[in-house]
Amino acid sequence: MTAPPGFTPGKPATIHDVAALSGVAASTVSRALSNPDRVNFRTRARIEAAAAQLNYVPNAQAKALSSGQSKAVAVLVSDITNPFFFDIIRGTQLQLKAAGYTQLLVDTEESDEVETSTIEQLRNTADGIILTASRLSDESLEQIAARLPTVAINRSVPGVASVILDTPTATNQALDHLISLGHSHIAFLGGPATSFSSTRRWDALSAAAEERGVEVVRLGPFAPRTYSGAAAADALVHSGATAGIAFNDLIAIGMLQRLRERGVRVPEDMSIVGCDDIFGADFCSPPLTTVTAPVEQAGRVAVTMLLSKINSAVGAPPRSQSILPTHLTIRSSTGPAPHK
Amino acid sequence: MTAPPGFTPGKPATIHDVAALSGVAASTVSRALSNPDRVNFRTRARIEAAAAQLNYVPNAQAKALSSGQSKAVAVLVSDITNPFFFDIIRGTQLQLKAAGYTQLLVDTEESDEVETSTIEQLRNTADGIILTASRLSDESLEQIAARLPTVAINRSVPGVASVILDTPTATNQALDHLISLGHSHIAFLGGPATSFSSTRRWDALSAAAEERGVEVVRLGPFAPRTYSGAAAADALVHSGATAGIAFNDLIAIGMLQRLRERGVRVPEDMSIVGCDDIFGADFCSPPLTTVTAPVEQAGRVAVTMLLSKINSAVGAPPRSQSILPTHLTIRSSTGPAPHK
DNA sequence: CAACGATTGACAACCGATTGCCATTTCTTG
DNA sequence: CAAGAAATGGCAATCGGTTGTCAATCGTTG
Repeated sequence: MTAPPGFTPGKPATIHDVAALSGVAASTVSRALSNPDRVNFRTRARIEAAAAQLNYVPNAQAKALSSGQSKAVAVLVSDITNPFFFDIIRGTQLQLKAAGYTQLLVDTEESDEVETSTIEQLRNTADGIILTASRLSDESLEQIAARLPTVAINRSVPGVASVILDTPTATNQALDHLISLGHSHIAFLGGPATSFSSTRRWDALSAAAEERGVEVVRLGPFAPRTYSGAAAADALVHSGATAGIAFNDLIAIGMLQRLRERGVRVPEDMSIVGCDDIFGADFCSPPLTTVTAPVEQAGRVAVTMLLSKINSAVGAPPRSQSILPTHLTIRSSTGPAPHK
Repeated sequence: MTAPPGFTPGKPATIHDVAALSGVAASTVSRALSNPDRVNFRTRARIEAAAAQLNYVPNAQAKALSSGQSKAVAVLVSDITNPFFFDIIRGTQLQLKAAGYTQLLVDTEESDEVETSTIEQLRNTADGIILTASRLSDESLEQIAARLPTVAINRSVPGVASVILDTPTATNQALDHLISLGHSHIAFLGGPATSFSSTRRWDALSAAAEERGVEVVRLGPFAPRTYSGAAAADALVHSGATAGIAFNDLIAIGMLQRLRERGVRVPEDMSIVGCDDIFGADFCSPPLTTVTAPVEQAGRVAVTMLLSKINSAVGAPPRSQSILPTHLTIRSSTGPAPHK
């Protein structure tokens, strides 16, 4: 009579303990548990009973060592602080767990050195890597992807699988939205200079602006944090624009706070558009008009792509790229351009 | 001439490759790298050079297998969705990385079964566990802690090390704050029935209320999500109270939204107090008066305690408990009681 | 110069699994 | 009933390290 799960006197049971108890060799236990058809029905039953009785759980390290698969995936984020990544983490976690994988979460602190050394460490430990907002060069990314299954989120490099949130399209919608409200002086509050997304959005935005015959200036760069919002807000006011499109919601929310402090009313005097639709964008004051991106889904898709790469054995897996659509969510931080 | 980090032709180098290149035995390489004094100065230099040249990184699995230490710590959270945990995760991540540990993040989805089975899996894989808002029974926790270094956050069980955020004390400050504003009918919007924190705060609150001669009723339980705020707000209005103390900020923020929809002004008609001071509490509308807890610090302290347990070898480590002070942050969601 | 102790490095067992290969058993079929 | 094929289970090598044990080497001293 053994106690229910939770018992376990000394050291955890090994495959040898199970083998001894069921009167077979360790190798047979291994087969019974992984390759059931390879072993006799009755023997298997005996082994399973013994395993259950001993509360046997295979040692992941040993398994990884001999099989070469660690069943772990590393997820690198540039800043755990950023709510944007929370949704990604949530998505990857969900999907990884469903597939029986463990998630190794690492914060690279926006440093390419930390990022590089972490990847170096993980090379043996993880079966694959998901990179978000990588600060690495295209070449580095290619090299990494060449030797370890890799999926990048919001970063497009030839030869590297990626999941892209198509924010530029919705940003252009935001532009049209603002134009339709009578704005003709608009500013883009850019993110970090090394940010692929920021560059991509600015390119799309300036092209669209020219096409539509309105003036859009670029301000920044600003760190993607709420505290950068103050500087961004001041720059925006100083630029003479009547509307600002921020790199992300964090900056936008920071701007909202700063503008209020300065007595600039939103949206009466100034319209603000954010990006990502993070937690808080709907209840800040005023609720933020923003580009809603399926961030959690991006995490899930990235995992799906990564796992298919991992399990695709050899061959040249089609270098895939998945583009996720976004849309403009209009709330209360945008309004008609002020009369001059 | 080897390329800089990032090169790596075929399989990653092993300790044997390093040994071969430097002309010594693998065991010597192992010693040179871990127990430097055990090996000759010149030999060590040769080995280190070889290791650098081959871009050698020790295999974590193999290390774990032979040394019995995985240098990994599992952090279980009941719901990754909850911003409260983000700060914990941030804290643990920071501290773990500083100590050279890897963080295994797991979402238990508020299910004790998932929690139990996860811990079972992790028994061999992780050197220790940090449990947040555990749904397990005291007995289960004791058993777990008995066989694997464990630290619980916001859960006090004899024999299990823990980090407690002392929210009851600040909640009582909130009570005094409300009383001083003229409120005499106050409600506590409780969290999940199984929540240790919720119970603890209610006990403290009701005792304090009695002492001060005011009436505090308990409503709920409510799930710790913003969407529960609607029901909580309605219950609060119906109760006839003029002020509500919510289990956490998520509920409080949800209440704010609902009250606005219903045309109940905050704080003119109703005062609201939250708990935790999560991301968003300062920029919701109106900014939330709440109990500010050093959540990230709790994560850091938990890691520190856990690592000292892990490294304390045998002996009976003093069953420790760390209580972190909190304070009331007064913003704009509380005000004088409405005149009747 | 011989003997001694201290230092250094190699050998081999081990951690807990997986898996190729082979021997044995069992069942089927001529 | 015998022979061959299929099913089954065991042995042993292997994954990449760690570590106890012991032999060889070094320098030192009497």
